[in-house]
Amino acid sequence: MFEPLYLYIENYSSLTLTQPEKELISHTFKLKRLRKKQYYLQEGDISKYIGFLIKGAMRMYSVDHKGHEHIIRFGVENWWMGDYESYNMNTPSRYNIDAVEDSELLAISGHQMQELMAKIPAVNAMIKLLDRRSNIAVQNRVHAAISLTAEERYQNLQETYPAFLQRFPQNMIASYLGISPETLSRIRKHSMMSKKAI
Amino acid sequence: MFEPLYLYIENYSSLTLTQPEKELISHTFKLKRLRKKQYYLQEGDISKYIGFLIKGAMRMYSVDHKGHEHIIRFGVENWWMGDYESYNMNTPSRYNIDAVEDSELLAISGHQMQELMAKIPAVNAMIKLLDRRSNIAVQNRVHAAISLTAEERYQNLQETYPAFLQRFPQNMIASYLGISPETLSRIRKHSMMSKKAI
DNA sequence: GAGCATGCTTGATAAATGTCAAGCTCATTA
DNA sequence: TAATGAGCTTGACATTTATCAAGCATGCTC
Repeated sequence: MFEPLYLYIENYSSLTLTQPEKELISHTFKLKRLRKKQYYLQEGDISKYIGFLIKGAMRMYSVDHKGHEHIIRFGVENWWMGDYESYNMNTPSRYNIDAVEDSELLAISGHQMQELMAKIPAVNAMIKLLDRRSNIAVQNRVHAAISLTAEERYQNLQETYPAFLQRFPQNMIASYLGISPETLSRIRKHSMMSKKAI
Repeated sequence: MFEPLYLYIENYSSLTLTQPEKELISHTFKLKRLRKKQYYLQEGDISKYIGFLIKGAMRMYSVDHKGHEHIIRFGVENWWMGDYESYNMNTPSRYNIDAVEDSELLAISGHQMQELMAKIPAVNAMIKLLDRRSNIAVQNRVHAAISLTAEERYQNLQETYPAFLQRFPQNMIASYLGISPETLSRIRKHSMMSKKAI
């Protein structure tokens, strides 16, 4: 059950975990199972735990005053889920996180994570690199959001995270791109027609 | 000249710098002066240095196929400037960075930064926290970009970084928000009129 | 198998935003 | 001082995207 996490840490840190380190990890993280549509975090709660997804698919989103959902982040196997802002600042979250498929994640509190980082160099290095990579990824999303048209953003997503398109329903993809489901439907129709033309 | 940087590191790390540490820092960072409109980085270059702004104002932006500029990030005193993606991955940058006012920054290479982080705990802690904060800030920007209207994004900027509105010309603010200068002008007119009405 | 919910598509129309062109103000410079 | 250019505003119009409403599959539940 913890194998994917060990591998992930070793990959991201370029270090090897010792047996005692693995045991410490397996005793610290707790397995959490979620049914499809079940909440992992609700708006207003504090994100005390952050989770490493070992199975399933999840999303983090806000709900605006009109009741529309806006997806900030998707997660599938080997991704971390949680509201970093709430988790790090100990503030109530503006977001909801729920399971899009039946999911399993390994959860750890902020306090426990600090301990693991202090005790296990590989975990420390992994988090450092993760923060860095995440920064880059989010910045690229900002770039896409402010400089590309809806159609270009869709193509960009196709190139960057093709797996999402298979995994999440179209209305969620639209929400992730910041457009309405109708517009996404029309964009797809349009781009299929231009492919045929070639 | 290095005082602001020492203070910044001490603040972000909650640690105090020793005299030898300060000397190491002052011998590692190099002062770089930029005239208004001068480039710090041009598209296609690799961002070898990252700079801590001690004076002035700068921006990082991309230019699209129509020649339009899209501002990804602003920087003023006590902000870091550089393309993190290019800096960390050693890849050519898609962005330009230039000075909006005459500016001075303290520059350091990625390699030198690794060394400082290894030798000075405060620098290590500072970078860790900076990466974390930056993640949160960029994620909030994604949230704004996909879920708010142009007018709401402007109000959000007013609340989050009011200093930017004083410091950067309106057409750059528009570019940062992902809207045309004309639209921003109309939004401002509109929100001034509703203020008067109150 | 009937009924029902969910997700996707399509059309008609409305609202938001972009584009183009012109004019105005202000600071800078020749 | 005149001239220039940069930045901001405004109007007319075009384009993009959202909204609302309807219909159609598909799969699930009783």
